[in-house]
Amino acid sequence: MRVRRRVTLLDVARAAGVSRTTASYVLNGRTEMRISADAHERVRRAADRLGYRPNRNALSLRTATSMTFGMVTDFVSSGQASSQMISGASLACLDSGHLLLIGETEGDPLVERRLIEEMIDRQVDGILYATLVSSQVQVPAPLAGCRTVLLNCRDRDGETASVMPDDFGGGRAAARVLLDAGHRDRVFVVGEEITPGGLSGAARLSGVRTELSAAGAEVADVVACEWAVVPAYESVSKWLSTGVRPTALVCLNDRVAMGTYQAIGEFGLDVPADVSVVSFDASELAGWLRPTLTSVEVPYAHLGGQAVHALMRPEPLRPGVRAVAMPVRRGGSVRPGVM
Amino acid sequence: MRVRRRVTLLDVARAAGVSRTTASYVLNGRTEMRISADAHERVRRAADRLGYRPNRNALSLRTATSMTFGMVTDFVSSGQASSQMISGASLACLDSGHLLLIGETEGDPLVERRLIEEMIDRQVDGILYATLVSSQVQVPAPLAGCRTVLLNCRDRDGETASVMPDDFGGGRAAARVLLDAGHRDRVFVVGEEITPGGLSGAARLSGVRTELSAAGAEVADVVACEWAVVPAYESVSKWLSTGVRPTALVCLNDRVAMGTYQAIGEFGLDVPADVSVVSFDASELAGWLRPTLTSVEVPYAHLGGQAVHALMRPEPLRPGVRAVAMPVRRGGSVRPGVM
DNA sequence: ATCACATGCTGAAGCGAATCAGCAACGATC
DNA sequence: GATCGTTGCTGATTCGCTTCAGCATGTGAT
Repeated sequence: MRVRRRVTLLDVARAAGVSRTTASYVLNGRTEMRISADAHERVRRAADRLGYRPNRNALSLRTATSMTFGMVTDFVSSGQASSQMISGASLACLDSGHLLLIGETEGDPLVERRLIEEMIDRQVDGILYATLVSSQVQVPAPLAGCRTVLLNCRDRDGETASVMPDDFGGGRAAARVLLDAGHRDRVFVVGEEITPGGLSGAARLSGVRTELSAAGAEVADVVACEWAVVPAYESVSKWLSTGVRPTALVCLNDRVAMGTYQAIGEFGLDVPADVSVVSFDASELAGWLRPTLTSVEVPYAHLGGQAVHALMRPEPLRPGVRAVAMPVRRGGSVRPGVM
Repeated sequence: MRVRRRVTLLDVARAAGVSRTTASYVLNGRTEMRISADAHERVRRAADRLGYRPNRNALSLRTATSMTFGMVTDFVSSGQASSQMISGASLACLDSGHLLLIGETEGDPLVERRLIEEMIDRQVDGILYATLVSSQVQVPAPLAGCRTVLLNCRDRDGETASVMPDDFGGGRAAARVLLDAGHRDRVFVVGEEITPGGLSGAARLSGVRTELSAAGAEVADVVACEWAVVPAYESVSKWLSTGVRPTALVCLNDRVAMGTYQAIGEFGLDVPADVSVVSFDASELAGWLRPTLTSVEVPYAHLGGQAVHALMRPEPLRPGVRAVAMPVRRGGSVRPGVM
């Protein structure tokens, strides 16, 4: 069987007995051009019958717009963050007929450069530059002159539009949960980063401190550890073996909370009877643990969606960070409130 | 500042003092056209100096190829599978200068249809049709006539090229691990699906059975439960409370294994001293649990890469399933082998 | 001097669409 | 009956690129 050529506008025009121009006007709903109802009808029918679909690349050549956005990420496969951002971005594109080009750099600046150039070569209408962990970045040179939104990151001078989670607000929310449950003393924070990789840890901690001190309480101490299950388990075990007995713990993410659970369990302490635990991320993990975790969600999908919406708006992007609220997801890890 | 127009081939040609044709031949390395070394040099310099980059969409118009693949998935945000497939596909695209368009359907056939059409409108050179859970699918109508590779799924008649994990082989590998550790009796399987959503469960179970019977052993019984932590915990708890005492468990995925761990722990049994556990997925979870899980990996990234490579090859796609091996990832959940 | 051939380039067409400018045909107006 | 305005279209150009066909010029053979 011969490969059948795609149906073009000319085919439709011929089938309808009109010129390409007329067909174009009809199919684009350009009413200012006075086309008879009859011609209108004939073109529509022909397009339908032939299954006409416009060639977006040809269109892009004329209109200098491709209805396509690019998304560059350092890591997509690790964890939920990237994939949820992709998901949110992809879904936000859908309504408006945009599509999303994606590229994973694995943190390699050369790959990053190549991907961005390839995207610009395809005339993308804008680029999402995303990082797995919330961080401060140097906007890559090839992005200069390209409509760009930073996603889960920001640049040093705040010159580029950026969408980030409000970790500070999230920290305050976490502290509020504990305060509402009557916790005022022996509230500890677990997960201060040894080698800070991102911005979220410090912001969350700062939020917790702010909210507690506004209520006249304070963070009793901070336990440092990597944001991973095993290191958290080890750090908390060691720490508990010094005899400290917390009544409430703020774990700076869910993996830290999981390690903390394991350590707490081994010391015969019960969550939430002996220790309340609040965490961040509200990942699947939060639902798997027993009791389920009360965790402050990072709305990654929403971030992705917001970033795409920013790209889609006609006006110029306004510089600076747009902070997205982090809602508290209630689990069973905080003792019931004291009235 | 005026928006500066992109540099076109004509700009380069003018700067080099040659025709567009000559510039094109030089930049595309078309040696059969006899260009003097001098002109060659001038064009190269001009292109470099002006920072020329070809407009891929214009190019696609001429060559009917876009150096872009599409990837349609039902769910990208849930779990690691999709994101790893995306990652593998994206990376495989990189070397050859391809880029990946992605779209998430959320299982909606209408959205699926729209996404596929949008991709075809952008002249993609091929489409990856992926599903989160390994399953049998009906290839969507708009894909007819489009170079398509099914990813983590297959069609009923095997008429479409497909890349899938070798779950049967994985099942055999899991059983082999237990056999090598001397397990022959009281080997149970946990996670037979109540409402089978995918193909992998049955294939894994069948692999386990095959390998065991080849060694003269057999599966003592199968515990049914959903593939999620809490249901697995509940099912295994109930099951253990009937007094059964397994010596080895094959959990059909890591989340089932996690729930199983919780149940086992509550019954005072030790992994691996009392019970060996082997699982599937080799997700992050496998490393978080204590002891770490021995788990048969589903090489999602590799699947994605393979699928892209299939799309890239010049020859026609050959129908049928390409099964990708699932390697065993050793953890500490299986008792040391008995010689 | 003529022809053949290689060398080194260029002009123009065409890919599929949008869109500006123009142009017949027709009725109404003065 | 000449002018005007409206209606309903179409031709030609353009976007950036590839590529076929052709065309000067120089060189060696006859």
